[in-house]
Amino acid sequence: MAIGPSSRGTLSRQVLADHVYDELMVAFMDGRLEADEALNIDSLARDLEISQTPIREALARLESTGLVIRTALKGYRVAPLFSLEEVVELMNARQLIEPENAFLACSRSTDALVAQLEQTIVDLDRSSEQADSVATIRPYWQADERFHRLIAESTGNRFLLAAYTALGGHVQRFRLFGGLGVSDAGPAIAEHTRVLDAFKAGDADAARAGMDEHICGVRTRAVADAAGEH
Amino acid sequence: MAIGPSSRGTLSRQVLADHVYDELMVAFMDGRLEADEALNIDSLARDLEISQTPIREALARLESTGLVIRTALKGYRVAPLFSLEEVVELMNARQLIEPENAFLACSRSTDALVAQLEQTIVDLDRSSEQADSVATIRPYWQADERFHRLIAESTGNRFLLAAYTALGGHVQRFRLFGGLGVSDAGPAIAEHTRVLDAFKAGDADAARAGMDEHICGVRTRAVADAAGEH
DNA sequence: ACGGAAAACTTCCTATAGGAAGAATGATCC
DNA sequence: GGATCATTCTTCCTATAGGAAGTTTTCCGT
Repeated sequence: MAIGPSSRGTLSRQVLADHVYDELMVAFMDGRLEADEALNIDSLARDLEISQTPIREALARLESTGLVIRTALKGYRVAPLFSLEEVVELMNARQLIEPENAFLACSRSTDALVAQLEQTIVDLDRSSEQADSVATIRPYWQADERFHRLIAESTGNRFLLAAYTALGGHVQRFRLFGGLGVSDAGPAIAEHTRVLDAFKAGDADAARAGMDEHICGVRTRAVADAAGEH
Repeated sequence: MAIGPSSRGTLSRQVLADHVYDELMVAFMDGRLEADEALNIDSLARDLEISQTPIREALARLESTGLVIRTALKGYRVAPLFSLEEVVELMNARQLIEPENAFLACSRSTDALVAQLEQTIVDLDRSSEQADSVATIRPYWQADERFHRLIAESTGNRFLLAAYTALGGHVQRFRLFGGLGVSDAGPAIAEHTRVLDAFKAGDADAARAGMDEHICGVRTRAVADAAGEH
């Protein structure tokens, strides 16, 4: 399991549950938690050296992200592996929402947003070169997530952001337990750049189309990846 | 606040937090909780005659529905009133997702689904006649919610359902704290029926169009309602 | 009387210990 | 060897106690 004690030495006037939430998130990203693994409240409390209450709260919140599954009277587990079917479903769902997000965000884009998006692509590029294991791939996924989330946050519609967030957790799960390592980096960077170019040009329709192609690309590569594996 | 002790006499081998969750939901629907009201963990525990732990867990889960807001170190509150701006945003978000849900659900519809949808419209009709106060309007909202949720559940895409769920809580909040009482019933029933007719005919495009019109209608009436109030 | 400081109170958050119920495991007895 | 029962483990829930921060009330000095 490998969840170490939390290093909350300083200024711990922060809610402990938030800390646990972050800690678990990092553990997910670093691949220290396997799919379907049981998440024992007692063990976690022991490992993190805090009481059960904040653990329960963090897990309850994590459940709505899809990374964690709760069975009544049985406890929490890490979400299971992604099936190919699920990957397709997830991409279909993203394809409904994210192109429109890109359209809206581009329609009301600012220089600051363009700069931020550009930064995520730089990060994506840099981290793709350095990623060579499950542990070092985290910055790559973070940059990817940040790109999509920035766009969702810039739609000016908090409910579209909520809808994206509902999918975002599952996207994380896909990244972790579904497939596509850094092998995806080349095409993904190109596709992100295409979207960014549309933002720079202020062409909202092109932004939508670019995002659509990107999601299509991810799906295609994921399916191909799964087909080439068996 | 008016949350009575939970009547869990029998077979209480059920997770207590689920019970609290349901109890709070019903309290919402019955209008026993006002917008922005503080949700005191201690008080709730006293009123429901259980300890704090299941309360915390239920509230943590409710937070992801948008009906409850948590501020770190301050506690939980009932979500605030809907502003007109938010209503428009919510409807725009629904308009992106729900027509497509209708299209997909219609494409793979069954007789059973049609029957269930028809039942929700019957319920909607019946409860709209009987609803005369905030307390008796609950069945009306339930029938409305059930119609939309049934469709989301029948898309065959669990992530679209997740996205709908992310919005669904806010739709509840809109119903409660945004506006449109049973005055909405006439047009709403007609629009739901239109969608149902498309399902009966197996015309997925018409189902999508019908749902699109329905959401448009809700938005238009909500905006008109708000304009006529000041 | 009034402003400000101290005390009391409330509320959230944390911690710890333990009980009840179900599941899994192993031991005993036929 | 197989079935039954006891033990152990896990998990949920309860109870309680206390710390920290904010808020209200009270009280004192000017």
